[in-house]
Formats: sequence, C-alpha cells, structure tokens
Amino acid sequence: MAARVTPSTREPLSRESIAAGALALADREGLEAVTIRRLAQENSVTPMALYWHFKDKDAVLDGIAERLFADVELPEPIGLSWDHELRRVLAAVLAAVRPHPLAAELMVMRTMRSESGLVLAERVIGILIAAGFSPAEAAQAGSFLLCSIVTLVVTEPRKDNTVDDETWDDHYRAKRAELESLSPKKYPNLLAAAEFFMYCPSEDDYYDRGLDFLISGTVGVRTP
Amino acid sequence: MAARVTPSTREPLSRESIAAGALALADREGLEAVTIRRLAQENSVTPMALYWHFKDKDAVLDGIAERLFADVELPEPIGLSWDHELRRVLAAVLAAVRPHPLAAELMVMRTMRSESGLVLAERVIGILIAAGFSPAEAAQAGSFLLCSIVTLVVTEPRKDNTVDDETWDDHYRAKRAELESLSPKKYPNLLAAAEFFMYCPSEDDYYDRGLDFLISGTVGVRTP
DNA sequence: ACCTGAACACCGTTCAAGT
DNA sequence: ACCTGAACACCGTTCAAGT
Repeated sequence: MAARVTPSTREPLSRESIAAGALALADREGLEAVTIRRLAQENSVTPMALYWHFKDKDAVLDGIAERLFADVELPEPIGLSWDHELRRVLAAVLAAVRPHPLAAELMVMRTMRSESGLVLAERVIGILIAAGFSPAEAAQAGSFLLCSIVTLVVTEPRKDNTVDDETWDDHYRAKRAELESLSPKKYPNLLAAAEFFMYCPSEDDYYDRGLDFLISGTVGVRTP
Repeated sequence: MAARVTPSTREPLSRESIAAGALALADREGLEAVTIRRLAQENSVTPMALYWHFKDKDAVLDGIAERLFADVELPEPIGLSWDHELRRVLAAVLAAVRPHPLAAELMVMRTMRSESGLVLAERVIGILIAAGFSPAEAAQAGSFLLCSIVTLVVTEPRKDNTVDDETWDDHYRAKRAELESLSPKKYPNLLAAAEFFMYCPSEDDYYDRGLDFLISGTVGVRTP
C-alpha cells in the first residue's frame, strides 16, 4: 500500500507537468500557496530541482499563465460584424479563465510571454485595426479588454474555495452584517445594493452584462 | 552630524504615519518591498512594534488603501446628466490613483474597508441607481468601474521607477527588439502596434480614451 | 541531463518580557 | 500604552556536488 507512494515511483519532472501542478495548486489554495518549496514537496523533489526547469519563481508563474492562455479556444471568424466577432473572442477567453479565478490575475502583463498569448493578442488587435482603430488605440483597447475579462472573473462575488464551508459561512454572515449595519442616512444606496457585493444572483447574467459592457465601450471609443 | 540620526530622536509611531511611510515605500520600490521588517527598519523600530498598531500585514495594506481612497477629492454634483456626473467622479478617482501606479492594486477588494472607500462607493452606486440601474446591476457596474480605473493606471505603459534609467533602457530595447522580431506573417497587426505596448504617446489621450470607454460601456448596459 | 544538500539572507508571526 | 528580544516555521536563491 504505502510502497506505491515511495519516491522511487515518482513521475519525471517537466516544465509542463510542474506548471500544470502549480495551476492546480493555485486553484485549490490560492496563488500565495504556490511556492517553490511547496511545489517541490508536491513533486516529491528537492526545491532546487525546480531550478533546472525554470530560471526562477517568476518563470514558474509565466508557465501557469502560459497554460491559461493555451486553454483559450479561439473561434474561427464567421463573417459577422467586427463587434460581434470581438465578442466571440472575448467570450472564448472568458470561458477559459472562469475555471481559474484564483490564478487568472497572472494573465495580466504576461500575454506576450507565450505563443498562445501572442496568438490571442494578434487576433484581438487584428479585429480592432480592421475596425478602424489606429495601432495605438488598438494596443490600448486590446490590453484593457483582456485585463477586463480577468477583472470580471477575479471580482465576481463568490464563495472562495480556499476555506471550508462553515468558515466561509461565518465570514459571509459577518461581512454582510457589517455592511448592513451602515448608517441608512449616509449610505442608502450602498445598503440597497449590499447583498450583491457578496453574492451573485446569476453567473450567466453577470458575465453577459460584462461582455455587453466591454463591447459597448469598445464601439463607443471607435472614431471611424 | 550622525548624532541627529540616533534612534532616540525618532518620531512616535502611529497607524497613519506607518501607512503613509508604507505608501511612499511602495511608490518608490513597489509593493513587494513593503514588508513588516522593512517598515520597522524605516521607522527605526523593532518588527514587533508594528503589531501594536496593526493586527497583521494585511491590515497594513488596508491602511495603504485607506490613504489612497482618502486622496480622492469627490466633486460636488453640478446638475449634469448622470453619465457626465459619473465621469467627473471617475476622473476624480483617476487623479488620486495616477500618482501611485505601484500601489493602486490595493484598492481592488478593499473599497468597503475604509470610510473614504464607502463614501466613494455610495456616490457611484447612487448615480447608477438614480440612472435606472437595479441594485444588482449597480453593484456590478460600480465594482467594475473602480477596478477599471485601477487597471488603467496599473497597465499604462510606463518607465517603471523601481530600477535606474540605463537598466530600464536596456530592458526596454530588449523587449521591443523581441516583439519586433516576431514573424510578420503570423503577427502583422501585433507588429504594427508593438511599440504602443511599451510606450504611451500621450498620457492625457490614454486616460481620456479610458474614461470614454468606461462611460460608453456603462451607458450601453443601461436598460431604462 | 537532472537532481541533491548545505547554507544564506530574507519573510510573517507568537509569546513572554520590559518600561 | 507602547515597544523589545528571542524563537519558530516559513520563503527564494546561490553554490558546489553527486549520478
């Protein structure tokens, strides 16, 4: 029984397997749990072993981001108007990012460091330039749109899975009680909306509205 | 000379002075330089001294965020349409955040933990609800708008001040050469926009377009 | 090529103690 | 009330060495 778990049966390390394990760990316990030493332990290996496969910890994080970008299944263009094509691309990014709310922030500022990220960026910038954006405008809008997808996922009010259910219930009740104890005279609107900062009535509505917002914004800043 | 710097002449600690010093440190060297031990050193005090004023490190970060929100000078309403009033408020947030690109991310998820943050949120949610947004829609849009201001500031292509000029010049040239060596067949649009991922032609244009985007997006998702 | 082992300079935090 | 001192369990990383 226990013999099956001895170090001698360990799988060989690789950039990909380490990155995949790191992403899984981030999904389970959050990004701050992803440390060199912890990853070494999970791979039944010495911390220094990881430095053979990655230059430093930042390169490991690049590896996680790379895996996230690789999960984006870019849709083939089907001849819709540019704003509808853009929405399909953003929806594909969203679909890839949603399962990884605790790791998603790594995609910000790391887009150009992986093949998949570059392909995605080329696609978005291409749509924007074809729509009449200048290169400078397209670069800004493209960067902002990708960050916004990450923002939507990261800030979606959710039951975080890094703690057990009762702990989170306590935390939730405490936070909500705190918000709802605010002065009704000073914060009437905040009180009316209080519950929606902690709880999302419909995830699909939330993300549909998010995409609507981004497309409206993009259309709105175009100067054709 | 050296006598003037002896520990005995040290100013008394306080929540506010520690938070202000922490923000200044983050501005100079980035958030990862803000450690309990470093702050202790800068205040000529033992690390443990900080635990009298703050519960833990997260509370110190709350303190920094609090200072950032306190810098927002909310404009008085002047009877414009709701979207123009919203733009004035977002512009005020932007003005407060722009000087602190390396610390700005702390404002995300910490809005409700300080008086100034609550006042800002009440104002934004108030505008949205008055414009016809439901409480749930207003909560989502309000959260997203604030995060977006932070995103604009954090992702603005800039010469980061955590390293000296030549180091950054080298880094800049290397990055740009890397981007511009991409296959023109595979990444034509990315190449056309390459320089604008690293360099901002006009900060004012950049932020004007950012605010335009956010207002267009908000107007676009309203269902009156 | 791939991994180990010992060491270094850092972290945040607890606990008991000083004034 | 406000701060110190020693200690603990962590970090990332360098350098030399093993197979």
